[in-house]
Amino acid sequence: MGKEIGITVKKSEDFSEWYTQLVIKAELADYAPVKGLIVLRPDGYSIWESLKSSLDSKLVETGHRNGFLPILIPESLLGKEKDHFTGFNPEVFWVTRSGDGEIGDKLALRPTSETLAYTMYAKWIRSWRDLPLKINFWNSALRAEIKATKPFLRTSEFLWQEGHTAHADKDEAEKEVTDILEIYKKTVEDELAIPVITGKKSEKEKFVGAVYTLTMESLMPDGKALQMGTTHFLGQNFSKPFEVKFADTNNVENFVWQTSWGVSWRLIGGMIMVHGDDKGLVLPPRVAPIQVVIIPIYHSDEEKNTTLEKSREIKKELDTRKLRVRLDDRDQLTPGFKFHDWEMKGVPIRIELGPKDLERDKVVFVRRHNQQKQEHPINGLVEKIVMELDNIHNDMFANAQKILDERTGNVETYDEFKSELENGMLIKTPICDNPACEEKIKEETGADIRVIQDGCEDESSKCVYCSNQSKIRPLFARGY
RNA sequence: GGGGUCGUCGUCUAGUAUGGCUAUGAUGCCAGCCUGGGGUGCUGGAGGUCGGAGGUUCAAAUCCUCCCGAUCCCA
Repeated sequence: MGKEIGITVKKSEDFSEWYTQLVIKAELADYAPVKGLIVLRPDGYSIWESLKSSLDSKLVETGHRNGFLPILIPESLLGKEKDHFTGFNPEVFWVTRSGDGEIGDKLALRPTSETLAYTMYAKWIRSWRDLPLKINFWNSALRAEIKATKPFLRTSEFLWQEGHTAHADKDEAEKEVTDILEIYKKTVEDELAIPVITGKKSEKEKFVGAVYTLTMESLMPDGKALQMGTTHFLGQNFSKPFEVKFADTNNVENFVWQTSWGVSWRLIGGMIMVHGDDKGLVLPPRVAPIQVVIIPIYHSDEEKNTTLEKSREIKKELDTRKLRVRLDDRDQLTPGFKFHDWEMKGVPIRIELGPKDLERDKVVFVRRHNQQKQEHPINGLVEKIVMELDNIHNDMFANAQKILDERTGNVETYDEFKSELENGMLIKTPICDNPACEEKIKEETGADIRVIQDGCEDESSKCVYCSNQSKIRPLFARGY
């Protein structure tokens, strides 16, 4: 009895089902009535807000400002950059009617806002003095997912931010995409405790319309790689069709150099997969909606009074330290029930406080991520908690890093490649510069080039597929 | 892109091959008591257009068609 309340499958046995149950049962999100759409519940939204505020302050510090774009884009605009349009067209939702009337130039629900943003940028930019223009937009994007939807990872509408910048020279724009990628990496590592591998996307996998795309990838426990964020160097591919021009210091007219970049709530999906366990969510302390839960334990009315009183005292102290604390004084539930409940929700630290502890001026202190349980004196408890929240974060990151390192390896032959892929490995392997090899590997194994790391040039090996001289040694994996 | 599986109070589920009484049970929920250091026990109560729309039939959760949603496998 009671077993059905929790997650009914093990993470190691049915990963996909485990993930879905966790999202629903930990109350992060729920399915909306339309296919592929989810509703964010307060705990899920709270995590998003934490991420948002952390990233936003970093972007503001580096000279970006926030704006807001409308959600509808006329077809005539979306089609202005040809590759871009062809790439996105299959997954665009179209608005074709208003009331009873047909709309002539039908309207796309933005799959991404380059075309709209740059139409505006063409109006706003006149001279080199208007550059660089660095605007970030927190909004949602819509891409029709016909099959294989998954909360946070693949949904038809998702929350994200999209940054769009315009620069007077190429180098500055290229610096922007590396700088932003570094900010993304830092955010993911510092807030979500997830290690990532950064580098460039292959020609085949780059953003449609970009000159090149930089990416950060992380490893999920099922051996698949998750793209956590991308930055795109657009060159002048958009500034030309959209005529985003400026007069330089010599009063010569030039097209601007542009970048765009984004991270989405997919990061939350990654966080769930990387850290969660059979008991439920395990939240990295900095984004946890509740960081500390206090559970008072009592039998008699008198014990109830004394433990609750002490609990409130501790909560008050933690509150003044700006920690997010919940005192679980729900009277109709037993302590055991509450333990399971908060474990499901992933609260990093649990404090148990009962009569036996009070006698000795102690509490029971439990860490969610490793289930470690210990006693701790009430004296100095607040300092201990503040310190432990950081320790827990570091510990979670180190664990994830260790797994990433252990499961990244080199292979030289196609047979090894296939077997290591089945073992859930991220694989570094040499490949030539013929795009057909990447294509064939994808067809035959489902794996593709996730990221081409800096310094991975390798001209002294044989291409894993065709055995000709290799060019690079990129990282292969199956992806989400 | 191709091929499966599934949908019954909030949740899990019986009933569906062979159509037939008021749709089964548990859990959760509400009220009251009892309890409380790892998913408490008792008593009473509320909760359902059987995913939706058509069709067949004296009669549909059950059979047929279409649609919606979830999910798995293979390019």
